[in-house]
Amino acid sequence: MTVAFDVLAEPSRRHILDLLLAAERPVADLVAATAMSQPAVSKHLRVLREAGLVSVRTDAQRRIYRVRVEPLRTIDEWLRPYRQLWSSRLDALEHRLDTMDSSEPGGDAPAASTRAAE
Amino acid sequence: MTVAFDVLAEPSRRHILDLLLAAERPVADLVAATAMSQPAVSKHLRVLREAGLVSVRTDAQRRIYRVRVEPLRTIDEWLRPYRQLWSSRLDALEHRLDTMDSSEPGGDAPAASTRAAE
DNA sequence: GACGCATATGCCTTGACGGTTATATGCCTG
DNA sequence: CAGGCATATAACCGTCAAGGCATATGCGTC
Repeated sequence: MTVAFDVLAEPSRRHILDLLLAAERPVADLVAATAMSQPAVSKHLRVLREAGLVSVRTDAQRRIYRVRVEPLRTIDEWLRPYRQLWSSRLDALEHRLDTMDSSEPGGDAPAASTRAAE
Repeated sequence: MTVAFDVLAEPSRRHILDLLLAAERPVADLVAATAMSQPAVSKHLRVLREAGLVSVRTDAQRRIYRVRVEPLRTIDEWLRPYRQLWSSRLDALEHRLDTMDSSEPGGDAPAASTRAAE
């Protein structure tokens, strides 16, 4: 799980995965779709492969990549105890009562790109 | 979501979250539990805070931290389309048919660090 | 078997991140 | 108001990973 999280922390990687979710694709396809250099894509694919998040099929010179979801289950598992919170527990309320100091001044934006640190 | 994934890629941070999942805690508690230096913990808490993953309540000199699950929902959302795959679709089978070249020679290990590339 | 395409890999640079130590801030107590 | 906690921040360093370019490898074609 550690692995999966780490691998998916990379936006490019999630992007690739999302592309592959629609359909399996050869590398060239991904290169075109992501506007990254071919080596960069290949590197990401390697990482994804090593994390078990994609599988490869060799078709002549092409390598067709496909999503593998197994590792994602681990993330899902990790998420489970927390999932209970946003269904049963009164999280959204509670935090609104205490925080108030540095987050959401008025709206209810889920804190997307708040980081201003570095 | 980008943020949440990135933040949770850090094992220490997941650890902290897991600790806070059991109960809200002051920083000193986390320092003790994680065996990290106090500044290190504070930094992680800052990151978690900015990602909206924890909230703080000030109790005298203590700062009590608590889990906030809202950002996790976004991860859950992202996960959703994939989740269908491991329930309905025949992912585990499919990959086993094509891959075969570099993964799981015999068992059914979830492909954590199987590659022998380097 | 030489050429060309598709992909992988090596090497290198750069930037971001985690951890450490030292210090600032805030609050409570005497 | 001086001293001491609890926590945050600053400055700094080492590491590591992502991306670029150049090149190797594999395979099909002629």
